[in-house]
Amino acid sequence: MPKQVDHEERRRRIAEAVCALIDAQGLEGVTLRDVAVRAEVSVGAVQRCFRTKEGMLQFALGHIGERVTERAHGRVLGSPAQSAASTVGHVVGEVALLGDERRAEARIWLAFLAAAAVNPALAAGLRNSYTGLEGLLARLVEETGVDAEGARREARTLLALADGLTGHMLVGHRTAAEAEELLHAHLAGLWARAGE
Amino acid sequence: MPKQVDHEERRRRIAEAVCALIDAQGLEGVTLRDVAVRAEVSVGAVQRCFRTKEGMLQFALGHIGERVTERAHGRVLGSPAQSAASTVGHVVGEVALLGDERRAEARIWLAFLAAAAVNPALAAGLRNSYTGLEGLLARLVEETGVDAEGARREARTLLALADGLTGHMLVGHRTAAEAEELLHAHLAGLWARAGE
DNA sequence: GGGGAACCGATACGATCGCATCGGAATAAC
DNA sequence: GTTATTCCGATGCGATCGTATCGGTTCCCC
Repeated sequence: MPKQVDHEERRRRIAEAVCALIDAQGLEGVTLRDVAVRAEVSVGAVQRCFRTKEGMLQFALGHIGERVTERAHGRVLGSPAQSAASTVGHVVGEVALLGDERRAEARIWLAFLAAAAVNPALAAGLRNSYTGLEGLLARLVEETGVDAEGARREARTLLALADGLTGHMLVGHRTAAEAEELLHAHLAGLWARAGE
Repeated sequence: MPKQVDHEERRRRIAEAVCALIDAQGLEGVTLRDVAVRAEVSVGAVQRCFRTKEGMLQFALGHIGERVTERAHGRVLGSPAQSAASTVGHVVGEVALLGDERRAEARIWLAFLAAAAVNPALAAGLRNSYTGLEGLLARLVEETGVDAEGARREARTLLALADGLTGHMLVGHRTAAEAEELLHAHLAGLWARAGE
């Protein structure tokens, strides 16, 4: 047996580099050479970890998807004492990727979304994350007393609204504060209707 | 005076070719050579119309933005007899670009949206369209009896929701029918609240 | 401690990109 | 018919892309 290397660790490190580059220059600005420099490895090492660039991008998408999804779940476990309604607000706020510290992820997410429109493999990866988030949201909304059908519908609406606001914020048509306020107002209307 | 050419007409024809290519392969799949072939002109002609590729893309964005915006306005003028609420539904349905015949435009729009996240010039073009659509929606919502503040908020929410649903449909996480139903349900809730 | 497999880094290659250049075709004024 | 000007289409150029290749290094196993 020869030299051994933690492949998974390296793949994650490369995925981080990919994401950083997407944030800075968009998806088409990602080149193997730049990725190698950013990840502080050689091009050859990148090629060993991922047979093709396509595979690398798919892995990076899964990586960022996991991060967002796990953080959303963390919001639930991290605040078990709060009301279900308030938890929904926190989770949606997390998914919307507003706020400066999430701006990079927002750009990455949007870049993958657009690429997925013409790339079935990326679309599948994205659907995976969406399905998880939607299920989580639906369960939480249902806990507030909404019937299952209505909860599913509201979860879908919330997910789309959050995504749309993210995009509008990224192009500067909406500030993060405005987006957050719209999200909050939508939820307030929802709880008002559910309470009656 | 030498040979004369209708530059505007040619620019539009080229913009159409750009859009067709974005629909098929995404924004990064657009090359000057392919555009020239698709528009049935030479590369030199494309270069004469647009000094740089960047300028060409900006024009194409304006072109598609105009088309969507004009169609949305057309929905208002085309149905003056209907209730304001129903008009809002039609306009939002138009903006969401659901339906097979709008799928290409949806992909183009999303591609420009993602590119705009790292390209200020494209972002400005996109904001231009968004502002127009948002203003139109706000006026229509206000006509249903909602106060100005609430109408503006609802217009912003609707625009974001429509955009988000478009993206989810494009990656196959939502069908066009589901998206339409969610949009319809959201509006139904809005009118119910406004009516009380 | 010698051998062989796994890994690395550098380089080469073919393709393709945006853009610049340039000779000639086309046309209106004289 | 000549001339001047505008446009076209082809070609060239330099850069950069993803990927393949290959000698050298490293390290586990026996």
